[in-house]
Amino acid sequence: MHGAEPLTLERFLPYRLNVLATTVSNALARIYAERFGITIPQWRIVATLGQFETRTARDIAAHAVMHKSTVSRAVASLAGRGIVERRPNADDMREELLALTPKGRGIYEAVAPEALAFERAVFTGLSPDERETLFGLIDRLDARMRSLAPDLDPADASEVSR
Amino acid sequence: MHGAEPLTLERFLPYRLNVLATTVSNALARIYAERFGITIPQWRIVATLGQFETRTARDIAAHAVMHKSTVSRAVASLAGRGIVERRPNADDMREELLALTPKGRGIYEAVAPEALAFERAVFTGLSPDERETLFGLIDRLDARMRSLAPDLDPADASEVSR
DNA sequence: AGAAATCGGTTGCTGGTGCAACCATTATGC
DNA sequence: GCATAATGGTTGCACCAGCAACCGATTTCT
Repeated sequence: MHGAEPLTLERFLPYRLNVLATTVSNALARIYAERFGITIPQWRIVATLGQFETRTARDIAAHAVMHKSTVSRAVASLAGRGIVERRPNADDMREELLALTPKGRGIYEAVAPEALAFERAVFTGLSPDERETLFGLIDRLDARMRSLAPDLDPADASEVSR
Repeated sequence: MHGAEPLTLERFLPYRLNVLATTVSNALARIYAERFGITIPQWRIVATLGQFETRTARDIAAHAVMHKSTVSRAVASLAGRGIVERRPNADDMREELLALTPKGRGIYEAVAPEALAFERAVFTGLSPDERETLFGLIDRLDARMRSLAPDLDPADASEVSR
């Protein structure tokens, strides 16, 4: 370590990651919004319930890595629009079981292929090997971040970490 | 294309990218905020001016990929705190030339090593080759996004795209 | 030269998001 | 068994970001 490397933004991982993630997100959010009137948090909930049938809000927050208040509001909106159904759990009245309504499932089945098509479009130019490599690197960086700063993982919507 | 692949969130690039970028950003933002009292947009401006001496707000927006209103407010704050200096450009009175004050440069020189140290910490476990591969993939995906959805690049703070 | 379009930058407004406080319910400790 | 803590979820609040309207300065078109 002598003259300290210059730190150019273009070679700075957090910055590059953010720009790319934002651009991808915005492009995708446009599809959700224009075609289906749902936001990204709402989409994450629909996707999770599409995949798992029935989950609680807490499960969804953990799985889709969102703050519990974000989930709460997104669920409220989806429930109000008849996309998600809330059922009480007789065994534990604190929590609610969430599931897609038929209408919700319809949306999921319409959005999912579009989302995947979008992903394929983004991946054009990358070989299958390169895609695997990319996911592998993301996995490892993700794991690294969880060990570096475990407390700020939005997934654990608990106050324990505070 | 038959049964349509399942679409699991964990294998969905936009989602994975966003989670990783958010975690990395938050961890880094904590350093900026706690140690130096600056936000991410403010940091991007300081970093850009640290790298280039003198730029206009428009240049910074393009280079650091931020909306012009974000830049405007961040610059206002930095100028108010004596970190950035604004000088009129006699050749074009619309724009202002921005530069770090000595105090600003001091902050840059204190933050930059910390930011780089953080990056190194995140990269622990990745070989230099893998880092290169990662940046290469990000570059290509970035380029791909610009051609897929050129209008939503926050960099071109112009209204042309509207 | 004059009208109209463009450009750099600022600002009011709105929507979204995280935090923290809170509510009701369930688990724990003595 | 009862007080206390913890948990799932909701909500008020404050902050931040983007959009769009706007302002003054400059360029373009005729």
